[in-house]
Formats: sequence, C-alpha cells, structure tokens
Amino acid sequence: MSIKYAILGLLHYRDMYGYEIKRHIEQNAGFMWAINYGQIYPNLKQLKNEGFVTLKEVNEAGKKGPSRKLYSLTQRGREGFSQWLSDDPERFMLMRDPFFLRFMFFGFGDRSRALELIDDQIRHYEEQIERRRERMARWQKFDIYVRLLAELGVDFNQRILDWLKHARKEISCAEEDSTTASAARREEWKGR
Amino acid sequence: MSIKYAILGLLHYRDMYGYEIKRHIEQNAGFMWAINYGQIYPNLKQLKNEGFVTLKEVNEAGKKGPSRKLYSLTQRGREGFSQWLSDDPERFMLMRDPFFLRFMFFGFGDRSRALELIDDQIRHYEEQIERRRERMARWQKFDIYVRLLAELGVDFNQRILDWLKHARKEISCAEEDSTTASAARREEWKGR
DNA sequence: CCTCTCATGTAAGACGTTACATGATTCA
DNA sequence: TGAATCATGTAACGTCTTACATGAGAGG
Repeated sequence: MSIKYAILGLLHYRDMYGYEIKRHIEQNAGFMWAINYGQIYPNLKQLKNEGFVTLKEVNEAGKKGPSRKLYSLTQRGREGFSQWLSDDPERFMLMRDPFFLRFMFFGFGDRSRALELIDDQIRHYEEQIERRRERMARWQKFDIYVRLLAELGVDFNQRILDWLKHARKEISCAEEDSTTASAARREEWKGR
Repeated sequence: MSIKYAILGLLHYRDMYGYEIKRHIEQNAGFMWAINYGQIYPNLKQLKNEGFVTLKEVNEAGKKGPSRKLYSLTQRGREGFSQWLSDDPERFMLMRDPFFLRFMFFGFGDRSRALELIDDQIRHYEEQIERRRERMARWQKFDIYVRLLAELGVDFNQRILDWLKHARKEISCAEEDSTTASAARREEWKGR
C-alpha cells in the first residue's frame, strides 16, 4: 500500500495534520491520486501505531479554528520511507478511466450520443488545463522532481484534449470515406 | 462498477467464456485494465443471476480441451449495456502509478538510485512499445473507436518514454546550473 | 442566524488482489 | 513422465469509496 508512503513523503517537508495532507495530495498529486478522509485518518492512526509518525501537538479548538492534530516523522518513519523509495516499484501504470472504457464500445451505441459525451469530455479537459495553468506557478517552488511531474501532468492533459478533438473529427466524418481520409487525419494528429 | 459492463460489451462481438474474456481484456484493453479470475468468474455469475447473460452452452471436457461455459447476452443485457453506454461517465482519469508516486519524492533519497529506477522504467517502456507495435495490426480489424483508443495508448507510451529520457537528462545534469540550462531543456522537450 | 470552510473521525459496503484448489489436454 | 497451457472457481485479505456524525470559527 502506498498511501502510507505518500503521507510519510509529505511529512518530510514539514509536520502536518490530516486535513492538510489531504489538501496537499489533491493539489499537488491530484492528477494521479484521489484521496479521502476514509483513507487519511485510519492510515495516520496505523502509522502512529507502527511508530512511523508521532502525534507532536494538538492545537485545541478555540484558539485559531477547530482542533488539529499535528503529526511528525520519527527516525523509524524516515528509515522506512527511505527503504520504500529505493525499492523496485511494483506495478505499472494503468490509465483506468470510465470514459475510455465506454469509448471502446461506442460502436454498439448511438453515434450522436457518443459525440455529446466526447464534447463533455473536451469541455472538462479544457477547464482542467485552465486550472492547472493557474497552479503552475506554485510548482516552481518545489524541487526538480515535482516540477518534472507537473510538466508531465500538463502534457498529458493537453495530449488527451488533442486526441479527443482528433477523435471527434474522425468520428463525425466517418461516413464520407473510411480509409483514405481517415488515414490522412490520423497522420495529421500523429505529426504534432 | 464497470467490469460488468466491459464483459457485456465484449459479448456484443460474440459469445464467450470466462477465460477468453480475460484474455481479450488483457490484449485489447491491457493499457487501462488489469483483470483477474477473481473478478471475471464472480461477475459472470452475478450477471447471470441478474438476467443480463445466459449460459448458452457447456462444452464438456474430453472433446477439445477442458470444459468451457459459453455465455451469451440476453435482451435485458443489451438494454442495460445500452443504458450504461449513454450515461455520463462518473470519474475522470487518474494515472495512478507507483513509479510516479515515488518519483515525486526522489528528492528525499539517493540521486544515483533514482537514476537507476528511471533507467529500469525506460527499459520497461521500450519493451512495452515494441510489444504494442507487434499488436498494432490486430486492432486494424476493429471499429474506429477501438482503433482510436489503440492510437492513444501508443502515443501515451511514447510520451512517457520521452518524458523519462528528458527527466533523466535533467536530473543527471542538475548540478551544473539550475535555471538557464534546465529551462532550455524543458523548452526542448515541450517543442516536440 | 445561517452557511461555508475547517477539522476529525467511523462504519458499511463495494471493489480488487493474491493465493489456493482442481483437473483435462498438449507437446516435448 | 513432466511441464505448459487451458479452463473454472473460491476464500481471505486488503484497499477504496460513500455516507454519515460531530462540532468550532468566520463572514455575510
């Protein structure tokens, strides 16, 4: 399981509390990690029981917002993390996406509905790219690894968007000719 | 849950048995779906109980290989699938990848080990691309949607490989200068 | 006063993975 | 005879998601 290690990783920057960890992961690794409290809090508890983190401080409510539990890395946590970091990673990427799965079977459904869903997807990725551009600045403060990942994230978004537009064109023109013209369009997309 | 719908989708092509369904998903949707028997067989059972598929035929052992259970779509299955296909998809893509997660924290570990892991990854994606090229021909027999997805899969692989090589260069040259030269290399990569 | 954001947590259930059990056929 | 592949399945375990419960502080 790697959420634990994601938490340990973040605690290298500074001591944090659960709510903050979630926000961090969403903002900085949102393109590869969906996270929720049902994962954060039980994992923090377990990490504490295993001696990887300690509860450093509890800000009681009434001072500045509600109570917070600040967690801190222990030596053991640092060592465990370090070990994990240099292990061989287990599995490789799966771009598991409910839209792509549907897409694979669009041929068994209505073409106009397929085009609608593609348009929704295009809109979504356009917004996504906007939001990501706004956040680009914040990543410049991080180290080279985080910046490189951010670049990859942006590039992926743009690629998917390009592909969606290419696919849309390809599909809506599917009648006219199914070999020559479409092959030309495929080349056009590849050439970017 | 969408594995059920992936199964219903495949049964649109022809009647199939569990083992065959797994093989199909691995070969044709392997870049987005990891599948195992622990999912296939229980799901087939459930689909049968819900009336989406029927057991059409049982090839007993001893004739041509071990016994097979051929499943077939019912009218209800066709309708349910059709409904799902035109629904709005729920979530969006996460490229959840244990390597990328590690990568994000390479700054807290050993740089030479990081470079080793990157090299392993480069090797893996190079092999992956080779294998995918060999399979490219088989996708030409499918409809436009499957072909478009296959194109995306290939493109993604290539993109990740390019990025890994770019990252490797960037990291191994990280001492010399941390602003001018790296900015130039970043532009170089973006410009492809 | 009411709603939003901040903050912590739990419980139930859905989903996915791994390991195991079984047995036939094919090919070396 | 032994190993590989084909074929079906289950049980245990781990992970993830969803929904719920609670309550303080800030701002309109």
